[in-house]
Amino acid sequence: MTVRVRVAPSPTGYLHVGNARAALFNWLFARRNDGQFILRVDDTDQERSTPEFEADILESLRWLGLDWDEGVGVGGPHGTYRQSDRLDRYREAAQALVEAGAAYHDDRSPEDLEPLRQKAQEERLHPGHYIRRPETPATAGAIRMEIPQGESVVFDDLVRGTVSFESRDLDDYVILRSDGTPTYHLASTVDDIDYSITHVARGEDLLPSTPKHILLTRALGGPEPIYAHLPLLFGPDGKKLSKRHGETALSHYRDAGYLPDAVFNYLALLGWSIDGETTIFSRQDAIRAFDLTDVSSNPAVFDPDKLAWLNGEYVRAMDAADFRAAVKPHVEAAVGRTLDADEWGSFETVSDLIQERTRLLPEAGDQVVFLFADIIDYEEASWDKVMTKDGVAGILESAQTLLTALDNWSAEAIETGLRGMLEEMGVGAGKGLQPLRVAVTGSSVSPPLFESLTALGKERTLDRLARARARIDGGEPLT
RNA sequence: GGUCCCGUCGUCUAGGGGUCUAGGACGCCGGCCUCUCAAGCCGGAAACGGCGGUUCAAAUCCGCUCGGGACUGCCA
Repeated sequence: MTVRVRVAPSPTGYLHVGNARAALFNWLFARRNDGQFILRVDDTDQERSTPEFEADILESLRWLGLDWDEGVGVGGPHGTYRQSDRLDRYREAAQALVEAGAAYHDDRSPEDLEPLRQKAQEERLHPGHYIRRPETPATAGAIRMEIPQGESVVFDDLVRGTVSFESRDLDDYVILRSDGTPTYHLASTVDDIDYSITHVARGEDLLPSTPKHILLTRALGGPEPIYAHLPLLFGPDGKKLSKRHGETALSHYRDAGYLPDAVFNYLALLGWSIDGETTIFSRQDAIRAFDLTDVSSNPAVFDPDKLAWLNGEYVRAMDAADFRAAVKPHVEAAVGRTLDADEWGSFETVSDLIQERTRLLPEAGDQVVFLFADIIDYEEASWDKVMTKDGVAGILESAQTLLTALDNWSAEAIETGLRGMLEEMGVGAGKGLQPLRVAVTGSSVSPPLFESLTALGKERTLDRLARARARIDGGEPLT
């Protein structure tokens, strides 16, 4: 039997990193087993579903590289990937269950049922204990599944092993709302049957719903899929990962300059490991090694620091031309305008040095703004605190003289000249180059100095040295 | 409250009775390299929640306990 799995997000929010990881595991499982990975949009909650969220979800999945199999879900046997297009099918299924005696109409409202829940709570029973089929059956209203009593629902979960529930702990749950729309339980179960889903791998939050789905599947006469309940993702405080913990939308990471391969790699590491030793691996390596039974059963904490580190590893491994192309919009964003070919050329002379120093693409922009900013704010600049004002002034003056006379504006020539100059002055390079760095880049932290000067050009370098000297002669404090 | 799930360094994990004085990775600390910052290299601190049991032997199996989490909707 062909393996067929699905990812079934609800367009009631952006694609969450937790959902993205669940999708990723499903995708890996499908690819590993030469199966099919299908996309289904669970939009039965018409109130909260929006086209914008749906678009975000699709784009995010594509960006991550989780290509779904067209012709199976999308435009497949049932013509659509949206549950909202199949409402008739769910109604029909619910009606059939009523006729078969497995479900019943219930015209009591949620408020009507509240006292029953209260009573159950007080008697230390599960809250839905008294919500059962009424003596006198209704003919309209919502439709509830009737839970058969005295039954154990047992299943072998691929990540958790044998899990069992007692039917007496399940309440008669709504499958069709009084407005005729299906609830998640019904729509999802009907679709899993209709689309011949073989494995359902989803978040652990749905583990308590699984016996309901199994009972529904049996009542509907469908084959039971194999379940795998994936561990949840938590924030640093141990609570379910949410907006409070920073960005949870996958699209945020795309916009913030993360590389899809790095995010893929990181997400795969949350609850799974390729061999216990290897941290960085390709999609192909992951596919070759993946199995749902190897997924850990305990929850994972999302660690932005490790993601950033991993992203840096991928950035450094990028082809130089790819890096330049990827980083351009971020450099322009940092500079605040588009750069012409000439200006971009000066970035390219230091591109390799920047690539080594970049974890997140936008950082590259921050590192090179000094190349394009017209004014260096010396007020903000941090001068080398170890050096006296006179020392700084002397170095700037000597450097200005030296560089003015320098015809060969190459990093090598600049380096030879400046090092020789400092040696004559009896100043170590470690100390002596800092005033120049600050004067020219406006910061005590910058890409390597000689290459930076090359990229800046002779004219602008000398201009900045002159400005910096003017600042010092003006008697301003140096710190 | 009820049901279910989970418990190895701060975090992600390896481990599945002896090869564990518990391995790898991020982060952290120290050092080297060095024009700053990175990167790289070397080194370090850091964990089997607790208690019982089974066994010659337990991080690994069992029980209890403690802790955490999810669910408990005419949300998904």
